[in-house]
Amino acid sequence: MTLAETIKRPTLHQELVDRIRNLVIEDGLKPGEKVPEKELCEAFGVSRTPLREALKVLASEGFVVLQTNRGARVAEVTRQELEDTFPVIARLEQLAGELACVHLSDTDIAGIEARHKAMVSAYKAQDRPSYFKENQAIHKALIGGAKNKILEDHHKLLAARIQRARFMVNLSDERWAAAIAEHETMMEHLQSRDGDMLGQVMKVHIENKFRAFMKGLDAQS
Amino acid sequence: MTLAETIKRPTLHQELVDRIRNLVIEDGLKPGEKVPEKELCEAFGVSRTPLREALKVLASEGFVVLQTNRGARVAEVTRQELEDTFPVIARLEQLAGELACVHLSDTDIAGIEARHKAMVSAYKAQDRPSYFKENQAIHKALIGGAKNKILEDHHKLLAARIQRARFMVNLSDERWAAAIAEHETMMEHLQSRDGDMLGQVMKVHIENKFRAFMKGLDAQS
DNA sequence: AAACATAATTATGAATTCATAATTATGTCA
DNA sequence: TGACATAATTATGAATTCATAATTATGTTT
Repeated sequence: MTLAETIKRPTLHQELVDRIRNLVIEDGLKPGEKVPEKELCEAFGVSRTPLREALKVLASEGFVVLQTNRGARVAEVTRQELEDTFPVIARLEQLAGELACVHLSDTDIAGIEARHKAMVSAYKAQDRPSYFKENQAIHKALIGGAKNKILEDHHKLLAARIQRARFMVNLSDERWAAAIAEHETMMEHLQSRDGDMLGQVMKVHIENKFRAFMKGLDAQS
Repeated sequence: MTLAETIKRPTLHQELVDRIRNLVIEDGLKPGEKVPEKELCEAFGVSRTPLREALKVLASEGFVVLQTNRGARVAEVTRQELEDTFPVIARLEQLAGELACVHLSDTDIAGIEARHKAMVSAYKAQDRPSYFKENQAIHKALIGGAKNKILEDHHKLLAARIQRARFMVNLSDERWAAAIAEHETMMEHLQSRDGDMLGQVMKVHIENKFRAFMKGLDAQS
């Protein structure tokens, strides 16, 4: 795990939830690893009480698993969890696409279009980090564009949980090209504000991503 | 096997999360009301530490709202939350319907059919409590039949959150009749294991329920 | 050495304590 | 009396303490 300097926010546990969740997502704490309560207390300069409160929350979010009298461990990203999660995310994105076409302003759409162009540039330059960044920004903008807090919250939680698996397998050239093509059609439907079609393409987009991911996983083992 | 009736949960906070969540759902603690930390500690015979841990978890689940230095309040069921939640539940049920047709055994389906008959009987007898009970059991069986833990968890959480609003408006005779009709078609598609159709009907079923609910809400104010 | 018993140490769940923010009660003066 | 200041009380967030479960270290016997 990496270090972090002391903090100041509304309440300690709220800050700790975010910080430790990020540690898990960013792989600072690895799946299966024991969460070092004592070390984290020292690293963040807090007592066990708020830290343990944070761990309870993270457990309910699925990032951590509590074992009675045995502390907390970082939750594993199982194959089953991935298989269960992708279809749910796909449906949430479908709904988001439909709603985004209703709620986004022309300016918002122009902004997403700009992001899309940047993403295509990153693809042409074979710049994976920039591609991921723009890609995430686009999906986030579309989810946010749905103006549905429940949808957004649940999507964010699920996306964060499976994001930990992003390094388990890497993006193939074929999948990358296909993803770009799918995004092109998404942009077309967004421009014409065809919610049903945008939703449909976003759903399939995630399903394809899922299939490619699982294929990559199987290829490894 | 044993009928584990005295499942003493390993840790106090886990037990408290369920107990207090139930208090909120069953309206023992009303929306907007301050959560009486002291009283609950005495009532459950625990100290503040596990109880406050439980409140943090319930806050992340959306059942309570924490106010810094001002304790916890039971979250209100706002109109916006209902408007955001129903569409998400509808999509989750749609997916559940599709998956249930794949994963449920003939025996499982026969069991649901029995529940359905009991529900229809309750309708004919105008027995609302029995109707609600059977109705919930059917939906729960279909969600569970999807064999997707992520789907099940998120659906359960959302359903619990809006269930608190069930007494805000009551089931009209027209909506009740329509719901029964929708369930009839659901059963037909389940019997023929037509997942796409079952999913479609379940989605529309929830959307109709939503519309009726909102109409009832507006009629009151 | 290896296997096992047992003692020392550490980690964990939960109660208690403590400092301070928020709230309520009391007193003062117009 | 009523508005306002201030003191007493209570509630809250967080640190600390405490009892015990789990783990590690040590010793004994073969």
